[in-house]
Amino acid sequence: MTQEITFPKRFKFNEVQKKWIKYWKDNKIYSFDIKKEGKVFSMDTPPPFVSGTLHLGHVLNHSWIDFVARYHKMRGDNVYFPQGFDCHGLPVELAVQKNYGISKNQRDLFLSKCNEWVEDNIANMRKQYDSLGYSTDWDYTYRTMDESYKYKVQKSLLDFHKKGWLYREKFPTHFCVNCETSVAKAEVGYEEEKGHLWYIKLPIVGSKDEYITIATTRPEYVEACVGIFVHPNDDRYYHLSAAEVKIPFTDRTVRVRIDKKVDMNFGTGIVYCCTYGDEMDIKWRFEHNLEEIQIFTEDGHLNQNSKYQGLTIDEARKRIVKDLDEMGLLEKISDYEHSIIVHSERSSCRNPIEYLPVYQWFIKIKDFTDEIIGAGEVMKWYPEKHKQRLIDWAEGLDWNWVISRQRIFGTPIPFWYCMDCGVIIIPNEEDLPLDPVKIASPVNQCPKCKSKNIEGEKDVCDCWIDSSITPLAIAKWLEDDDFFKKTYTDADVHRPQGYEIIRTWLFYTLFRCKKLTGKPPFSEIMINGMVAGPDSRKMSKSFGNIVSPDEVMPDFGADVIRQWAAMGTLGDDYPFEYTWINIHTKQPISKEKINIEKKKLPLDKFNKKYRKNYEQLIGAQRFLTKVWNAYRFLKLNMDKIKITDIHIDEDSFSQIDNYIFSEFNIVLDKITSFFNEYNWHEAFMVLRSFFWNDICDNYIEAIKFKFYLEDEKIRSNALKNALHLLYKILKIFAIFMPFISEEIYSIIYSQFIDLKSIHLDKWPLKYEIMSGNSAKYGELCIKIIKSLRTFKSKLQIPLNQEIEKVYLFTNKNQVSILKDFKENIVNTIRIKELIILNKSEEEANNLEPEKREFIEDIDVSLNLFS
RNA sequence: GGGCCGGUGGUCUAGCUCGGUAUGACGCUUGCUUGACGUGCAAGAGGUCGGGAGUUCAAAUCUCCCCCGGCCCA
Repeated sequence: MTQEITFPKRFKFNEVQKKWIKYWKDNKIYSFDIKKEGKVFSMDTPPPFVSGTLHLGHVLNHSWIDFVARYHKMRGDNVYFPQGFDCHGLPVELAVQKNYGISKNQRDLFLSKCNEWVEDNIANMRKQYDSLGYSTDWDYTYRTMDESYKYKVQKSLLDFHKKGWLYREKFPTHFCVNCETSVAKAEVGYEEEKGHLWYIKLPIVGSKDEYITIATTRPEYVEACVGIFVHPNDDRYYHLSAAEVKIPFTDRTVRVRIDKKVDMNFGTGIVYCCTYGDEMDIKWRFEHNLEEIQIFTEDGHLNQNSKYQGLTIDEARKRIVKDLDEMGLLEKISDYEHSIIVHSERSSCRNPIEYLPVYQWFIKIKDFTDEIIGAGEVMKWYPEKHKQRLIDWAEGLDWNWVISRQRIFGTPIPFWYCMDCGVIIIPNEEDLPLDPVKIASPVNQCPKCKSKNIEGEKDVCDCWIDSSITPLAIAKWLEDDDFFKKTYTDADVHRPQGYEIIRTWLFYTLFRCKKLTGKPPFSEIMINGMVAGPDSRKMSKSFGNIVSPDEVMPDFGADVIRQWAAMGTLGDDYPFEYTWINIHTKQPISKEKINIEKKKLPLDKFNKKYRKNYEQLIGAQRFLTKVWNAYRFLKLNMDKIKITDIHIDEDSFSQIDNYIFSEFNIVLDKITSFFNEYNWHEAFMVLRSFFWNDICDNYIEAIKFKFYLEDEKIRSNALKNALHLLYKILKIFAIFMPFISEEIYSIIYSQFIDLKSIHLDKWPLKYEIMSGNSAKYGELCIKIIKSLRTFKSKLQIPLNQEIEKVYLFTNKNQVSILKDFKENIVNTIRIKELIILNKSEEEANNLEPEKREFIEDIDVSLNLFS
């Protein structure tokens, strides 16, 4: 107790952060102990894709996740909070190709470089998490590329195959002919394109010079035409039903059919159905049992079924249009703006998507949508409104889930198949995880047709196959039954995520975990919105409104950024606000001006002249300073007033103590109920204003004079009571601002409390019921002090300047009470003489004060003479 | 093109279920140098509740149409 701990004047967050990150790690402050008391609260957090850096969206999402973890820990739950990483994906392959110049043909080398690249990125991202104050236990981290993770993924596929939910089939699939891979629905997007509408005349069989005219945006598909459709109510074409037309460049004819799905207003109202122009073509092909004529290759050329074999799709289009024109079969071309489907997600490809029938692996999911919705219904949704997204998606699902990807860095699909009869050959369970490209099949001939032509599957899994078992992976499924039971089966499992992956990550996880374990995985879900730029548009490179956490973290620190996160609203988008200012004049600059200057000036000159101003962060920073100074004030007094503990004694409570403690009780109730609903915004607002306005501006101001009194007992009681209250507050701060809270704890409180860290302490308790009257009188006193302070300010009297005389008139009842507060008021406001009188005497005194005010709600009249 | 969510002072946000001219904070402006903090204290300005129409004595709140942003579907 001899060592003097100093309280620096400024909170130096950079040093402090570094210190505590190391301390927390060395002392295992955030380590999970399965044997600890309390119900297990598991958190299945989103594994970020290993891009190498976290963006502000992650910061928002994971700050909230950390709030949840810290709150539940404080409430007494045994919180299991691991954080994993999603490793597989095309971007990794592209990065390795680009950065190391290694081709996919050098398979082993390529894969090991992918691993290396991912490792590097994870290392960096872990640092970013740490510097955010993220309280995960890194001993339980996972990466989807780990052998143990792959084992679980492959075992789950084996289970699905046994149940008959996994199959291999040729099927039209979203296919990127540029990347030469099939892609999930979630990986494609639509882009507006200014294209054309070609009106093609198709000769009617059996009648000379008679044609029907179809309109299409894809003339190059003409050879693959397998049907012509008109709407049943379209009187214009009533006579055409069942007519046959000739398909140019082929010797085939095709029948005209009717279908209600035809849009009569599109083009001529007659459309052709090709293999496969769009999703409608696929539907029609199966509904009307049409032929399948595939004319494209997987690398985007025309194949042997076409007269134009060898040309690219673009080249073929030009030639076909030209040839049709020469044959007199092109009626007209019109401009047409439409949306085309492109490879837009998780890739920078942005090339048009085709539908190609290729062998793919599928998981039956359409049969289980009711079960998935059921698993969604048992969850408590925060906020409720996003539940509909899951239901809409599940109910509208058209196809089964294509799980194969024609890539190499991914979890191998652990099967072989017979090249002759297509039979699937399954691995021995004990051989998992395995790569069927490298390992021979367990049988050397096909069990059905005896063929020896067996091949291992080259395709790897879609990344959602990996990530849709995260709740099982973290719970050590198939690995540790006891752990699994405690952290999954019997646990409350919390799922935090953004709304944009409800239809993917959540949807697939509900499905897979329910089918694999029989239990819906989650008891609740907390949903965050997207982080937008200052223009309230999504942060995106193409809008030029991106802010990286690395831009702001070094200047503001984690506790400030986390306050920004806390101010977001549950389930709604949230902007990261900033304005541009001129560094020299400090004047705001319009976005338009900035855009012009950016183009005009070289980057270094631009950076010297302009910078971003982060208003939201400045406010947060001020609060942090306020917190720092408030505790610093207490510490400065601790250096003068000897205290050996912070136990409180109800007899020592002043009326003002009673008042502020009862206010605390009310505030704590509010904050608790906001926290229970993950309403960070409101919880933080209540906490912030209580601390700043009630505690700092009123309470501390009203008691500080006691710290300078002679009476040791009064001095130490006043200090102890204040320290006690501010510790309760500090624990709540610890959830939002873990660094400053730990720093303050170490300087002030660790000497009284036997815990290695404030983050091991429990949620504060309310103060025991106090005399209602006492609190009421405390409030009365605070109100008077507040008014007098305002008086001084209005009269432009410096706060430390003494006032000559104040007359206070009030009702008889309050006169005697207020006399007890005389010392309190006189010392806080600095009044030479305070005269408290019954209000009946006011007129008799006939005062002419400099300032007079009647405060109605407490029936007090103040008369001030300076 | 369709569905869902959102649009409240410069910024974030409460209120919307169950109609009565708007909550809190940040920021801003002004005054005051501090017995912790000027990164402070006190006061103040600032809103046609996205636009329009309707229902009603009365609409941020209910109905319809439109615009903008986001996510999703086609």
